[in-house]
Formats: sequence, C-alpha cells, structure tokens
Amino acid sequence: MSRTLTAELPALVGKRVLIEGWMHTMRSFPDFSFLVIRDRSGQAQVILEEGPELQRLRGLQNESVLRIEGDVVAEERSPIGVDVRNPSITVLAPVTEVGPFELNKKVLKPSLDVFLNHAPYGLRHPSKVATFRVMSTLLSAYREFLVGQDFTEISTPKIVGAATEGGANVFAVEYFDRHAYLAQSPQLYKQIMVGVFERVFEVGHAFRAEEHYTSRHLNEYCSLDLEMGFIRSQQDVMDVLAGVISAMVDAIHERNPREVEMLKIELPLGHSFPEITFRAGQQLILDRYGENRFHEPDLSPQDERRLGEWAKEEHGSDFLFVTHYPTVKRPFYAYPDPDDPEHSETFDLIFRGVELVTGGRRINDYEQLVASMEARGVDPQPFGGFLEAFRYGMPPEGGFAVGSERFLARLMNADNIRETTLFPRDVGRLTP
RNA sequence: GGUCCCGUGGUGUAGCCUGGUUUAACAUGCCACCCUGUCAAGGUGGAGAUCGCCGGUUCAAAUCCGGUCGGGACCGCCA
Repeated sequence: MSRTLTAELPALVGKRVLIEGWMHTMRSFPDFSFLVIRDRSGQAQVILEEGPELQRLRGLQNESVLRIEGDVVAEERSPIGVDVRNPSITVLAPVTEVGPFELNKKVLKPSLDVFLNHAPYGLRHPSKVATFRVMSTLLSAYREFLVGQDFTEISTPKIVGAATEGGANVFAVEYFDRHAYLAQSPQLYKQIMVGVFERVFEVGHAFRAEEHYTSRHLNEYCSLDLEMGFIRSQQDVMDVLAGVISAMVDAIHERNPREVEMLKIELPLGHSFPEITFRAGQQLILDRYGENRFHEPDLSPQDERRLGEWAKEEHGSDFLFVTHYPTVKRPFYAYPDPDDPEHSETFDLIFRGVELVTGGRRINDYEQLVASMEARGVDPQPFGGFLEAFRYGMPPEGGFAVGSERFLARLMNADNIRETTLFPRDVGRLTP
C-alpha cells in the first residue's frame, strides 16, 4: 500500500489507507486514545482502542516516527472531519528520550538561545515550519519573476582572492598555500556577468566578519542579488526592484494563506514605493523632529525608522526609497550624479523602518572606474578580472541586493533576524 | 569596539530592591492513577533545581558586593 498524506484523508472516507509521520501528541482516555500524527501536509488523529497496538507505543515519546494503516472514518468531532480507526502500527523510528521543549503547543516557549541550541529539533514546530515555507516562497517568487523578465540566474564563487570593496571585514580562509576570503557579496562578479547576459540575478550567501551585536545582522546571510545593463538611470533598477518585491509579497498571499494566518503576517499588499532623496530625508527629520542631521553622511537606524513612519503616514506605504546618498559613503563603483557629484545614483529601500535593499547605478566607464578606485585609495591591481569586463565595453548598468532573512523578519514582525534564519551564524554561534 | 539589562527543576517564569517561617513558588513537560471525543483536554498524586561559576561581606546569601562565563537590547556598521 502506498503512502497517503494526512491532508488527503478527508477525501478518502471509507478507504483503508497508510499514513506515515511523527507522533505529535497523544491524549489518553480509559478505553481509547487520540494519537495525532504529523506529516509534511498537516496532522490527523488516529483512534487507538485498548489492545496490542496501543501497547506497541508504550514507552515511546513524541516525535517517534510511525507508519499506520487504518480506516478513514467520517467524524464531525474531529478537527479535520475524519478519524483513522482500527490502526495497525509499525514503529519506523522509536524515540524514548523526552525532547528539550514542547513542540505540540501553539506557541514555542523556549528563549531564542535555547531554541537555536536545539534547532534540529525545534524547527519541527509548526510555526517554524510555516516560517520557512514562507521563506521558500520568497526565494521561488524572486526567481520566477526575474526569469519572466528575461534575467539569467548565475552562481558566483564564494571563495575569492580579494576583498570585494577593499574593506577589512572579511573572513580569511586558508586556500592551499595561499590566503583567500569568503565573499562579502557577489557584487563584482554579477557586474562582470552583465557583460555576458545583460540581466542577471543570484540567490547566494554573503559573509561579513563584522562584530555586530544587533537583532538585524548575521555574519552569513542569503542575499538576493540582481544586476542589469542598458539602463537609463537608477530608476530602471528601482522599477525592477519594486516589481519583484511586489511579486514576492503576492506569491505569499496566494500560496501561503495558512502560514500567513498562523504567523499573523500582515502583508504589504498593493503598496506604492514612494521616493525621497537623502537630502530631503534629512530636511524632513529637521522639520518633524527638530534634529539637524545635515552634517551626517548617512542615515542612522533611528532616522530610517522615522522616515519609514513618515512614508506610512504620508503615503500609506510600508516601503520608502531613499535616493542619492553622499558619494563618499558609497563604494568605488557607485555612479556619481553628473549634476551633483557629491551625491550618487544609489538608493536604499526601507521596509518597515529597516534597510532592506541597497542598490544603484554603477560606473560603467573604465577610465572613470579606475579613477574612482584610486581616489579612494583602492589598489586596482587585485581587481584585474573585474576591470577587464569594463575595458571591453560595459553598458550603463546597475543593480541591488535584498537581505532575504531581513525581509522575512520584517514581514512577520519578528523580534530578531535569527528567528527567520534556519541556522544563524553570529559572533557567538557556529553550531548547530 | 561602546552603553545598558538578564542568568532560579527539561522549558518558561515568580521570589532578589527591603538578607533569616522558603522543606525555593507557579505554569508546562515527564511518571502513576482517575476520567467514553479530546483537539493548548481535564482531575489527583509523584519525581525533578545545592538558584551559571568563583570569591567576598555577614551569625546567616537565590537575595548584598567584586570578578568571571553565558545570553539579550541599543549604538557603530550594514542587507
């Protein structure tokens, strides 16, 4: 007999079926017990009468893996409208050890630290399953939308010979008889690939050796990157970003209604993507909060929260593009606004008060690119491969990077980005 | 790297300020028994913690002080 998923049972009343899954919980009465089986599709309850089948479960704890053959019986009192009766049980994987915390309660109780220490066990909780199903949808929808826009998916190396932006915050790794680094971002490679495919995207991990102790940073995160050529301005990039973000949100709405309800996700459906320049943003903070931020070359987290509130109030949007950041605060490849070289064609997308995306137009002229590197004291020597792409003709181009864990964290209003990361890597955590 | 907060049975908390009636409390989980439809099942009972660790103050420390280890929040930095 082949396996039936629990979600299919309501359509199989009167049939004898075989289900397999984990013992989620068991509630006992004098003459019978309710055994709840959990599989990837949901849960079903099995009615166990007193007898050898119940005896077979003696001493077994929750999470034991069972195969159960039984009759599907219509039952109004059952949560899914049917029960499985007259079961014949095979224990596929017995568990005799009690788990570190409860998986069969509606809310997960352990603190984040305890949870993460037992992630292989804890991730089975229905709320975590739902969380990472939504993540899966985010990634799928990102890919599907961009493929539909004629983008090509690429996969670039994560072991690199030079730090992407000449920064210090890279992890060094031994590479045979040399030193190498873990890529901080696919930035340079995706730009190179614009010369090949025009439009590329990548779903890959980025590594940052920064010792940040915050609820929104990881030392390894999954970056949703994109780069595209033949643009007129950064606006073209921003338009694609708004499109793909909307598509991702729509996909969750369509594909994960159960998860949205369970996690109480408030989706930013039908939102606009208002824009404000960096300067205007600072002016706004002066006007609304009386704080003069004009001497600052960047926005603080508090500034971003305040601008996010403004966007919500004035434009009814959870999103806000902040554009034209000071050129000095941006990397060497950022494209200075020809009319105002102190500011660059770069943007951040703020989502619910947090930086979700950074992007912009890049310098595509070879001479200008080398000059920009030298002006910042970046030695062009290690970037030979990168520069080669520009020596042989690079169209006007730009792109962005979305932090996937951060997106999901803001979507479901998580307190900490580690809640939306399967196995987070931070300063103190390398296992599991 | 800076500032601030928290470590009490497996898990989550109360107790700490104002040291001593505390055999360290409650919920949940576990074990046993009771209960004919539970669905965060219910009831009764039981086991389970030398209060992160080290030192100090004191007649007396979970409680006060110092150090240390672990965790968290915010800032810097970023996605």
